[in-house]
Amino acid sequence: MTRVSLKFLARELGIAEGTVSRALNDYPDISVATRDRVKQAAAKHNYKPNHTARRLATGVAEAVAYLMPANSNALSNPFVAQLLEGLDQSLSHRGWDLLVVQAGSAEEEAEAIEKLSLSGKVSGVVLSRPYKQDRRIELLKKSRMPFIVHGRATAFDDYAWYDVDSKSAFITACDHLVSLGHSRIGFIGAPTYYNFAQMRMEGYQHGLEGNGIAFDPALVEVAELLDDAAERAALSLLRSDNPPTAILCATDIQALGVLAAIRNLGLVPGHDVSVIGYDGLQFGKHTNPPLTTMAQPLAHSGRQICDMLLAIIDGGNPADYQELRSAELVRRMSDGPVRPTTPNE
Amino acid sequence: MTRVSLKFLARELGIAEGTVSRALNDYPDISVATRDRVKQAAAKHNYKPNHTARRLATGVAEAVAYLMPANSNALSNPFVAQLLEGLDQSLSHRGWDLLVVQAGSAEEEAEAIEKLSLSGKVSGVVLSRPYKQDRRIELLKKSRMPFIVHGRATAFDDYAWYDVDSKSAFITACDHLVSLGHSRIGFIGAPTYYNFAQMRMEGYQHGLEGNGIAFDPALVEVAELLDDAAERAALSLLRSDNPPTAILCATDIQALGVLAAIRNLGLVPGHDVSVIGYDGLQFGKHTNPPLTTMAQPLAHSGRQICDMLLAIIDGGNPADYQELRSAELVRRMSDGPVRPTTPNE
DNA sequence: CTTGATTCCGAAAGCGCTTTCGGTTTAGCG
DNA sequence: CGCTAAACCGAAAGCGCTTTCGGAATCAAG
Repeated sequence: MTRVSLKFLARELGIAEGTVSRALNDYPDISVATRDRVKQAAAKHNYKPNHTARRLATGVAEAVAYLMPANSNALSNPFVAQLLEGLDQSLSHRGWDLLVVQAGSAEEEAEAIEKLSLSGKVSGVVLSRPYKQDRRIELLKKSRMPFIVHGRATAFDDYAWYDVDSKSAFITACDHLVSLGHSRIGFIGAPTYYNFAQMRMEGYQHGLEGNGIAFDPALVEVAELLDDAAERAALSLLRSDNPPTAILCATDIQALGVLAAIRNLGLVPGHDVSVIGYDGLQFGKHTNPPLTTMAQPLAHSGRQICDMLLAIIDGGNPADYQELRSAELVRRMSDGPVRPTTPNE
Repeated sequence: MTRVSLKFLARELGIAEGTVSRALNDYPDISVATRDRVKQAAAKHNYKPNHTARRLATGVAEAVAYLMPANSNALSNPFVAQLLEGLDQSLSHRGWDLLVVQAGSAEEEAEAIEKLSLSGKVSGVVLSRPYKQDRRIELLKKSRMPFIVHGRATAFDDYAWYDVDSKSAFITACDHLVSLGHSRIGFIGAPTYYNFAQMRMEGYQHGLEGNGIAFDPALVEVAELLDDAAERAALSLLRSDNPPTAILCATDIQALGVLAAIRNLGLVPGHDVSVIGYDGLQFGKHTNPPLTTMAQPLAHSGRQICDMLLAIIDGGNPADYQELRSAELVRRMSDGPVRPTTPNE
């Protein structure tokens, strides 16, 4: 079984290799007659161009890389797959490839980015979950390679990004809680090197402020993006002298741990203590009780992100591709009116 | 910023391009002196070989494709990301790339496989979740491209695969339930075109048989791999004249729906009706009640699978790479002793 | 029938790397 | 000191495709 190449087709048809190539690529200087003849022969022999050779010749990689977040624990993974699905859809439309690269450490990540750009493997990259000051973004900029960030870092004026306005989402959540009568609202935040952690925290603070509630540092804890870390954090909040009657969580995963903490204390979430998460994970429907959450619209975010990236690759100005979506409150069962008596003491 | 190429280095060092290449690739016919000189220059100029050109010249793609399952709904996604992570680790060790390809329909999938092999983009592929008679496997075999299947199809003697023995897992689950006094054990199966659906079903039947319990078709339902589909199926089981006192589910996702069905009937899962899932999703810790499940060891399965694939690419005989792991019972709270009275009527 | 403009295709030069082959140097040995 | 054998490197041919350039054939117009 010998591979069918351009040369093969050319020989078969008795015409030049270059002509075959141009015919296949719909060059205008090829007569319809020979074009059809060539295409038929190609179809007959099931010819698929060697992508590598094509890349080398054209200089365009026809591929995009997704930089998978490093410590993606099992619970946070739903995103990844969903995003990949969207990216792939948008890409395959063009016949391009999707590369997934994951780097363990920060150095490895820098190395990976440099290699990606210098080796010409891809013509663009999408980066997830940026840190506050993200070195990778700097590297990407320096590399002159088109890229888009899923999320935003602190300075975000001169590159492309797609993000959900989690700040205002937390304001909404606060408002909601206040409307239920809560005034002691706790917050379980994410590690501060993530930029989203900062924004959500700000949303929480503004939300409080907007409702005339003083910010109380005793009501906030920072926890890793894991259920049990959040559980411990919630426990310490709940065991304090003047515990919150409601807790906002930076992520749904953390909310899971918070629910557990509440139950472990013999209280019932949504009744004694309200909790609201963020992300809108499907799984939230099955928690105990079902989790109220600020759902981000990640339905077609993958496609959207990829389309933006492709537009930039096609010559668009990165700064023109910035999109801010908003999250919406999905009420399930973990929130409720404040209870008259404080649960502790 | 001009790209630094072999030619560039060659000119800089005043030696031939081929020599530079051989020096970089540790050919034995290059003196240590020049080798070091070349490597230093390469490092100094931050030279990264153009991967595309290298591929074209050597003919090896240095990349592997992962065929992402088509209808991977949000809930089943944790696997994907976890697997990808493992694959990537094993691959990056070699400096190879990971391509993710997803095809919508079956035809698209066939097309994708053909294109992958003919276009020379990858030197191997990993396929997930095979169907019973999987056309893709046939295509892969015909393509002469190394591949490995995550799971098994019905005939599985002549290709490489990595699978978990879900059949015996379901026997274990049955035994466990019987030891708790259950004898009316229901089963929510998966769509029959999946081979794993078949195996799990068989495990269930054998498990019954081994305990002297007659198989009762009225106790089994087949549902899509979705929570609500399973919920409906469970409802119909539970509402029958002689409902099961325990339900085995082909997947954890389905178990989620089953728990919901039980609760909706005013019964309490784990007390009135036991349910056991399969997969061992982390999320099961947070369901209501926490889900007892047969956990498959997908910790490093990605790495393992990839290493097997690489071994085949290196010339190994596919049939020598077949690995069957076993799942283990993770007891949480959704199983319990049978209750004396039947819940219905 | 000549001329100039089109239309269509062949030839050939790369893309950046690998690898074979042969030639020049140097070392080894009688 | 001459000869063979290593050791080392340069030259060049590809890998399979794209794309430019120019030439031959065709056509319209003068």
